[in-house]
Amino acid sequence: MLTIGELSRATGVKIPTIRYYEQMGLMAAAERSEGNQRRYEPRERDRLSFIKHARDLGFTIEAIRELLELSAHPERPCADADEIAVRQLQIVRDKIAKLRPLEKELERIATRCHGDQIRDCYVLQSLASHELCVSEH
Amino acid sequence: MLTIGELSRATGVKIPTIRYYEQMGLMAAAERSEGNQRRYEPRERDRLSFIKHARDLGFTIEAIRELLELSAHPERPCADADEIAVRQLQIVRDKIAKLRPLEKELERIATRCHGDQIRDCYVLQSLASHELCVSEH
DNA sequence: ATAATAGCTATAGTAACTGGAGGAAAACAT
DNA sequence: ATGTTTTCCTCCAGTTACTATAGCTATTAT
Repeated sequence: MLTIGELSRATGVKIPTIRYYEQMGLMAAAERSEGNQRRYEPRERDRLSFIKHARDLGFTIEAIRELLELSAHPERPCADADEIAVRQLQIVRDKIAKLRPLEKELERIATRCHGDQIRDCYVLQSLASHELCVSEH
Repeated sequence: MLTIGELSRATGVKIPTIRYYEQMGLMAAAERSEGNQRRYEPRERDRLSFIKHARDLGFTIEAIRELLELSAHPERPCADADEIAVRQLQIVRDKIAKLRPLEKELERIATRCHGDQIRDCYVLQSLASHELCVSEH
């Protein structure tokens, strides 16, 4: 049996976050010690590790809830799980696709200012209109 | 003089967002019509466009507040504005740098599952441990 | 004059935590 | 057994940048 602090160190999930996951129903309400402190079984640590790994990959709590639900039914087809992963991949790709033009634009803005005074500042001029932009955003 | 709806259409900023910016002090409290409705001058539209452009580039409200503050002092050096832009560039680059390994990991996870049943699902197995991961995250 | 459209305030909700206050339990040292 | 330190408890508020709703009023068009 693990205390919440041990569970936290074992998984890298902060203690208030563990309690938050319990509140959200991602983790079952933990067993309690005589003095009302949470105690965890190794399988609950595995579950939390799963959640952490998925969160690190950007899956939402909702998506993780679905994945956990699915994993409770070993005999079902895994098409749903695949779809959730594909969707998440798309989300990450979309984010990258949005950030890249921002990076380009900011590179231009941040590296081209050689003015001395705010009045000539390329950064502020760039933000004031889209005329200097290399792409839409 | 523009109504809030006209200002919204002119800048692409939604009406509740404009009011939110006023509340946050990014926009000055607008003049009012007899019937207490907000009325805007063209220069307030320019200011809002600036804010919008900066938000689209991912600058935080706080950063934008600083930039606006700076632009009110044309004679000052523009080093501060440059620094804010450089910082934002770094933030965007960091985000991309974090997302790329996620993309790789998700590609692997999402494209390699050929199981039929949840019990063999590569997606779920990948999330259950880090053993299959190609990189740390 | 009436109807349609647009605007007002105030409040609450979103996602996923994070932090603090005030107090109780557990672990360790003497 | 007692004291101290560490860990834990619950509850509540704050974070970011909006977005939505309810109930009401102003403006515009017919």
